[in-house]
Amino acid sequence: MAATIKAIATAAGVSRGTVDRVINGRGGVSPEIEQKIKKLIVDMNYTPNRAGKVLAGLKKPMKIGCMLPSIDNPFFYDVILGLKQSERELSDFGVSIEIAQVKGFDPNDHIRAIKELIAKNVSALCVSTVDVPAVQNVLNAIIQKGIPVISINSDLSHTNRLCYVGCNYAESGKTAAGILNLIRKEPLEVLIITGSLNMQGHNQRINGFIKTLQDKGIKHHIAEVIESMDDDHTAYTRTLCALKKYDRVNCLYITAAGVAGACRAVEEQNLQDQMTILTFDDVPATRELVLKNVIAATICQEPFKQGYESIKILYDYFVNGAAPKKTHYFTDTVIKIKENI
Amino acid sequence: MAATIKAIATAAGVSRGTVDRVINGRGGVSPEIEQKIKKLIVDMNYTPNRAGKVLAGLKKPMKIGCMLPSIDNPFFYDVILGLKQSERELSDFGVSIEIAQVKGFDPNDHIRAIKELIAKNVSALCVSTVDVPAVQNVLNAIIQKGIPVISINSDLSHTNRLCYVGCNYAESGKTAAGILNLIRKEPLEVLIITGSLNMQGHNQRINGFIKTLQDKGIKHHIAEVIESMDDDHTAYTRTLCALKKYDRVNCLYITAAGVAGACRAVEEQNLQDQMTILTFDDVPATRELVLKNVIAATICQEPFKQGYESIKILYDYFVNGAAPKKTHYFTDTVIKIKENI
DNA sequence: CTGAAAGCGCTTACAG
DNA sequence: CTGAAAGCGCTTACAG
Repeated sequence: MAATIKAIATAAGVSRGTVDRVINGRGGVSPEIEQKIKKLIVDMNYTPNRAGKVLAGLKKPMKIGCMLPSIDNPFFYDVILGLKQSERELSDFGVSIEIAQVKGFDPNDHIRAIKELIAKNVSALCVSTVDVPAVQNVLNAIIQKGIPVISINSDLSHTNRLCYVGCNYAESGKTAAGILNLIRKEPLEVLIITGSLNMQGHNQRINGFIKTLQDKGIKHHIAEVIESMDDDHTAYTRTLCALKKYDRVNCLYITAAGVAGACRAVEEQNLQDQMTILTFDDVPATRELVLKNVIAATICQEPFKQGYESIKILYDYFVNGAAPKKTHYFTDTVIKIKENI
Repeated sequence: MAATIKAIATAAGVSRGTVDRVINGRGGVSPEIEQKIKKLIVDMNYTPNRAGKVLAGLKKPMKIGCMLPSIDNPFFYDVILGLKQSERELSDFGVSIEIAQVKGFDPNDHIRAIKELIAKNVSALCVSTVDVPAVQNVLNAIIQKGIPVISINSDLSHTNRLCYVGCNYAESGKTAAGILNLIRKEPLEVLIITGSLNMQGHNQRINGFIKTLQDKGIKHHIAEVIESMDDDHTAYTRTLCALKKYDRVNCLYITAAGVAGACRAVEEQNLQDQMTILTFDDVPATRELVLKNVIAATICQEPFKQGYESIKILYDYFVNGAAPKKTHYFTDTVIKIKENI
């Protein structure tokens, strides 16, 4: 067991309160005593005991606000399970979470939800939002007031967010290409169905995919890149149209939501046997299509862990006051096929 | 925040000590008072606060003994990192671990190492050992004395081990077949290189693999099953011999260690381009061969998590006294290819 | 059979 | 600028 505040106080010939002031930089200690204590902290190799901090901290509980565009978006279901699991594990330590769920990606809706969380007196924030100036400004103002913010699943630029927890989109795109390389039936004629060309993550998946195909010298041609707007119906109609237009397509690369819609178009055209379909994430509709052998593989990103770790990081920051070691906490790129899904 | 012992004591009109006796079944409480307190515990929805328990528990630290056949076996490197990460996170809660490393699978060596840990006064055990009666008996005697035991990476039969934490071997074998199905160049002529036909886990990987190939109706033939004894040199000579004998082999399925040796034989015969090689785990030698495109995919099992979770489970048991919810904690079956390794 | 007290390590008013 | 005391929730001797 390491040294305690009491041991340091005894060694310095002062009270525990004074040692506490120095350790936590609360000020109001004479320079000589401060130096003496600081030296002892180093010499005696003091590290604050978390169990002690936790118990004392029970007097001022911590509420963490989470804002997710999760309404009608099953991807976030596992993220929320992760958030709640963390909450359960930390509830005895005075932690609770408040989840604000939003539908879609309208910046104004997101800002409103974030402000509501702040009004509920949260002491930290964990958000998955859109990376636009209006949102950035709101968050920076909040951070300025001393409320730490983490970006989850989708990162934010131009903000002082503590860190990002989420998918490594470029790697996930590369991995899709790697799987395709193993399966390969050259020449590849690829139809790319992305969520939105305005989404950073989706674009990184496309770029990582294409770059890897090129690097590997795989003969391929991109028929077209179409947008599903993360919507099944749009995905269906646009995929159907594209399949008719490009009759040599033998691979569907679907970077985002709309999977069920796109696959329905393939099945209606009875093309599933000659088509290699790669998708992302493991939502129920996707899982079903993997089990049906329609989708060859789906690349996942540990959504549960994203929720789980975000809360742990914010709690650690709250207790220790130390910023997390990394700015990017990438979850693993996980390949799921029928047998291990 | 939930009810506390103090609140219950006040409500019952008794001291906190008495409530504590009832909660922890220490006995020596009059039946009427016991009933009254038990009712209040339910009514007031009392759950012990872990932070309080932890602080009080600091007076009697917990030492967890770990026995691993890890000498010269790089697979266990990540398991040990996981054990140590758990130790670090719990060190402020009075937890320390003691790792006994053994070379090989001689039951007597394992028993000796386990007894040494017991002699060092550990209060719980986490072992990866061989499933034979001599070892089972030693462990059962230890469990009888009140020291909980967890099996890690390799399960134990006929023991009252708390639970198993490790690979789902059958699923990992199935997954290998699933990957092969995607890559498939029928007809498959498969050479299986296993560690030892005496190892449960290795056999499950073979059975899961073959059964899945059959279920999927994939044309295949198993040339032979050879044993590497988890040794590179043995793997090399035996693979070389088999490759010469069966010149139509186009797939190597390596269930255990000896990967580098087997691959050396393939490369020496200059067969790597026409051979699909599937392996397990992500040790440095394997990783290098994946990056070199010699191995198509390696199926991993979250070794870090195995170490990490084992300690957490034992600690929870120590603090709460409640047995873990499951008897089998399977880590995920993780497919790694060049792009996501 | 039951209670009062001290303690785990840290923090927080409060008094001086 | 500094100290003494009380408290977070639980456990552990000890006294009766």
